[in-house]
Amino acid sequence: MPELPEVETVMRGLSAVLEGRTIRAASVARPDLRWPFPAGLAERLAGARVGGFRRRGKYMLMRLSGGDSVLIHLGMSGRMVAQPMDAPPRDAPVPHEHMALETTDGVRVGFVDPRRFGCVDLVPTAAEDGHRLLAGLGPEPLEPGFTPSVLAAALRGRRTPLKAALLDQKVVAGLGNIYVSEALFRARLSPLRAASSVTGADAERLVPAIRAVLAESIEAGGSSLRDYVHADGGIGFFQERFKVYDREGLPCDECPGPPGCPGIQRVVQAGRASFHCPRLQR
DNA sequence: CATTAGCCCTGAGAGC
DNA sequence: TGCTCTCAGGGCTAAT
Repeated sequence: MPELPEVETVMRGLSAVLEGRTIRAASVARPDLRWPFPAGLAERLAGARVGGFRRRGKYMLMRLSGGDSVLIHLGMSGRMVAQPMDAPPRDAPVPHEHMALETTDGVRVGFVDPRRFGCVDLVPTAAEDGHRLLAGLGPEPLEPGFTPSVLAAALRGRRTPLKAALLDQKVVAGLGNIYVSEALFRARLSPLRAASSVTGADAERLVPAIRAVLAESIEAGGSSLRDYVHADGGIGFFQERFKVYDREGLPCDECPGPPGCPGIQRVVQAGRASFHCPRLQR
């Protein structure tokens, strides 16, 4: 589900209610999600003070006093639900809530993930980037190290379609199916192109397009389609600004007319839907 | 090494 | 209304 802007937004929401607070208690409701929960997770959380948060690609890291960081991935359907503990009591357990913690100042945060594609792990804070799930990630698209030449180098020699290459977290960290389509539209590049053909001026357009679409989405609170909500239950609004994603057959609003846009096309690449304007994107 | 297919799950929506 | 089918924002692993 969540791509970089959604993870960033959730993380900011968690930071607001957890940073500097002390965890009074934690509970784990099942042994595993994608992988087993780390041994002693609830015990390691209990009593710890929450330091800062950090995002790496689609992963969140919550630093604890004591030297551990909690690594969280929301998978496709994961959400973090923060509520005051004096909220009206529920008459039934929250469905698919697999983990929860409570702070000493009365906030309860649950990790809810129906599809269970998410994961939670512990990693020493001093060695976060060495974790097996983070070690291979490509550059952060919103940081200065993500430059046209870095991107072109990552795409060099790859005969796979550009769309599939940008979904590869080793090329750039944090893009998913929505934002790849949207960034390619902004850069006027076809998702069908060979990745290796993106050099020079194409890469010079693609990097700022990726940056802009991610930054604008964060600004809008992310995109709320099926499952995604903020930690406080609020929703994002960037879906209202999609130019191509899930708009098959509709005209794009940037083709010059008349006659205007021939219609946004949906194609399946590597098992995932891609959306593009065949006239503007080459 | 690069690339693809299969798979892990549940739920929402479409079509009948 | 209720059934069945398809698809969904991800990413690992095994096979090619």
